[in-house]
Amino acid sequence: MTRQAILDAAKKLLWLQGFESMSPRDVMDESGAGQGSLYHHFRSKKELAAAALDDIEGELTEKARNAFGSGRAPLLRIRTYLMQARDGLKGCRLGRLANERAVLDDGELRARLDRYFRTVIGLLADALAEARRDGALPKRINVDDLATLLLASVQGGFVLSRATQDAAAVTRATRGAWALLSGLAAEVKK
Amino acid sequence: MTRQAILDAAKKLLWLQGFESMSPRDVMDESGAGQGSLYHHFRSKKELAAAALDDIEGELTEKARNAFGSGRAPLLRIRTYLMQARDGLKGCRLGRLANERAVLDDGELRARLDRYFRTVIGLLADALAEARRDGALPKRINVDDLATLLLASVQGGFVLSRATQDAAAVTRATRGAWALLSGLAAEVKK
DNA sequence: GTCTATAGCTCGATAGAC
DNA sequence: GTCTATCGAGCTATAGAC
Repeated sequence: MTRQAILDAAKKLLWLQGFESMSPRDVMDESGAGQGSLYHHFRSKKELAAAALDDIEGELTEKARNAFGSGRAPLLRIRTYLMQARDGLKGCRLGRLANERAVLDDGELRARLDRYFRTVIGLLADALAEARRDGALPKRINVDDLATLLLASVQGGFVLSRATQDAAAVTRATRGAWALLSGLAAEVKK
Repeated sequence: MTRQAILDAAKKLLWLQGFESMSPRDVMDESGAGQGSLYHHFRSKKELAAAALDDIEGELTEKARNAFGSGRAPLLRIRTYLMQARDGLKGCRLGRLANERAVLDDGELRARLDRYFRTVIGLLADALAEARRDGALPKRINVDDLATLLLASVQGGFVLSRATQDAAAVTRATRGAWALLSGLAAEVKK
């Protein structure tokens, strides 16, 4: 289906180039579809991007839920999420858009990023709260602060990987986050 | 001086809009200078941006060095850096450019981000190594991983603040990072 | 549904007078 | 050093035939 080819091209280009840099021309070249098809299936570049971001948000949310979905101990679920393989040079498909004016200034587009990040922070916060309740983490921890930090380690790691063109930076960041968190868990065990 | 007004306008717009969204027209409007002046003082938009980024890199580097410059214990220097006041909605003046294709694909422009981030990671790594040597942190810590994580907490916090339009997210992230790090330090003291 | 042609605009940059 | 006029290209989008 032509519509799907256009959507797939947009998803790819949003990752590679971002929203502002992605022109309808680029989408046509990437998908093989003509201009008539593009504007037949989507009213505007923004509407195309919104549809693509819906897909991307769904895929990333599902991936995150899978990492947290296993029935094991909450800290191990967090570990699984943090240690997922990531291509630092490509960046997060949603996080990389968080600094584009055209995305932030448009409530429709920003809503996709907003929802995804709040979902992941929620998953992290629930697991942290469960670990604390089970006695695997000290009672004094601030769940919201730690959940935000853990997601920030991923997103910030991507920023550093891209800025320094060092694919391993994101892995160092998440490994550092896990080292600190598991250090806190070990403290309780004693 | 007109040149300085143009430079100041560019620095402001790079922060507000980023490089790709900042047009020569915008710089003219913001600075009050005419097109003739702009292209008299700077050969191109890219050269203007490079000069502006030099300034910004210098200012941010100095600010970071100041946070680490006090003569106190290394962990307290890290705390000072992490707990600096930050406007989450505005983002990091350099980090916010790390996802722009036009910046990443140009070695000249990316070099400014690269140098700044490596400098801050170096400051963090030195302080962490000193703390470990002094017995304030366990011997087993990986200095590079932790230094990367701490900077990622700032950069990732900015991403989350902007994506969710929640100015406090960056503060939660850095507070979470400090909570984990100081937890590790407390462990050694026992 | 898809094509080609074209609109109206802004982009980054240059020319040449003053 | 600064001005105004203008360039060629690419942008997002629409028109209208097939």
